Amino acid sequence: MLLAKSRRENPRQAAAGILARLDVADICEPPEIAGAGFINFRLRPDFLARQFAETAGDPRLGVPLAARPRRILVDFSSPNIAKPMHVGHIRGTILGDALARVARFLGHDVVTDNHVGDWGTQFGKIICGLKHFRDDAALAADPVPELVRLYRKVDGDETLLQASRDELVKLQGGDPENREWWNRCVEWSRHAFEEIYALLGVSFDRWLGESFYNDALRPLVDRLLRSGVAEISEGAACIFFPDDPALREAPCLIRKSDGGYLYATTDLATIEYRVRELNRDLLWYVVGAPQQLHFKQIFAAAAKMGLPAAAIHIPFGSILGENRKLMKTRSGENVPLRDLLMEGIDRARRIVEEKNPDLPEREEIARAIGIGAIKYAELSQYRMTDYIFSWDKMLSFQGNTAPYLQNAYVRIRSIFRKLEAGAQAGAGEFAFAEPAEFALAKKLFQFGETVPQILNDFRPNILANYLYELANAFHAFYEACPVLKSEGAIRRTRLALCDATARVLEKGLGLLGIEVPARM
RNA sequence: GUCCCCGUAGUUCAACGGAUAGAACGGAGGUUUCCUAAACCUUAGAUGUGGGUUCGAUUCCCGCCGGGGACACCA
Repeated sequence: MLLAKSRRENPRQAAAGILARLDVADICEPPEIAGAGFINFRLRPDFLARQFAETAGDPRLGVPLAARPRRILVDFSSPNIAKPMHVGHIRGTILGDALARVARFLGHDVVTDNHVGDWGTQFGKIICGLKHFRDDAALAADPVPELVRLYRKVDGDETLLQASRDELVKLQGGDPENREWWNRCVEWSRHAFEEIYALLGVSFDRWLGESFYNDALRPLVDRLLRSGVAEISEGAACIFFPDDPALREAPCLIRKSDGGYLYATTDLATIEYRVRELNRDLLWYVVGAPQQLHFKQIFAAAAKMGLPAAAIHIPFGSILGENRKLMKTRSGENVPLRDLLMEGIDRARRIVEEKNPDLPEREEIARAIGIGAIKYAELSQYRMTDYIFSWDKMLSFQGNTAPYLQNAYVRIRSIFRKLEAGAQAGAGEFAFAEPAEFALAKKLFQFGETVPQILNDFRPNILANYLYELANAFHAFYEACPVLKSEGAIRRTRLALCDATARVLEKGLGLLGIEVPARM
């Protein structure tokens, strides 16, 4: 029909023209034209069996490599030092990790970078607090909450404003004592972050925080002023975009009138480093939707600087609480991410213990299920949608949830455990007969076309929905087609379907950053 | 005021411009001497509103209504 449109033909006539020149007799039954100009192909069972044998033997499970591999940098997560990670970080962290995994699998050269917020005016207050009010026992036990307490104490006390400013100036000037306090803050926070990333199974190739670019800011601004990319306006160094209607009245400020540098300055230095030093030609910023204007500005600025790379902001919506407001604790604080993850694991553990009390490795299973449920709830829907966080929904273990998919995998593993060692089905032709077998095989073929689609618009939910349909097709097959009790080519076919399903589920969930337990 | 995002069953979410708008939860009904019933099967129920483009619009364009967000010296 697309062809008919471009040629201004009647869609049904175009379809007839295609069929007249098409020879697919060895693949399917004679095609039929239906509706407005659709062509229906009915695959022949022998073709399906041949095709399945090929796909089932493919280590990539039918997923093609990218025709044009890129050198991609994925910027995601980026929490702030001296603050606990909270629910606000979970979407970006999970989404960025999944997109990086998918890009790698498709053959792109991927570098992940955690651009932590380790520099800024808040350190004046924190250092001031550390010098005068610190509780060493609390710092030793759990430093980040103590840093938060100190920041709040100083922040709420107007008599300490000047002292905080002085500490900040000393830090920026390289004062050794303040520098040492700052270093410790970074270390403390990094440990707290690593604990959470370990729970989530997320890792980064680089941790180049904002402070990494400090020395680059002044030369960068000077250079941009000299080259005319930037100009002074009302005392501040700005980049203007007169040719861009969206940015005509939104210049990008890169130096304040007091000489200080800004968020945008660091980000520009970061882009330059990523392109020139890390040799990236495509930058992905997985950052919340509210920052869309900011990225539009710095990308336009980078273009004016002539940096040879494409940069894409991949925005996402918010997580809301049951009251449809931004998710907070009862006292109005951000929900610490660690608490959230531990609660997910606890809930999963209780359910596993109730359902299946004799399992070994219960801790690992609880982690795979609890964390998997949280990740799947995020990744199974469109990233721009604001969504309501609900334990009961994501851990109900019914319907379109991670445990449902994991359960399909577990059932397959169970079959293979029961298959005695010498009793493998052996090589030979496959034989398809039951509708449930056809349906499952056809679903398996679709994996190869589904995975690359994710990157069209950065939508892991396409893969999540596919995996759900695959698990659904498997469960139906499992009900209708006994595997171990069948014989000969039938048994061989069913075992191969099980094996291929397990591998696609494991790979597909793995691309989403979700683990599959062997039992549950 | 300008710009961006979102409006789909009671609820939470899907649908490169394609066929009868898919699921899940919740509702109603059914399935287990059989590989994990965390499952399967059946069933009722929805595109905010008005135009336009198209053979065809949830999707693209314009207006309106409703919700959220961003808009020079914070990050």
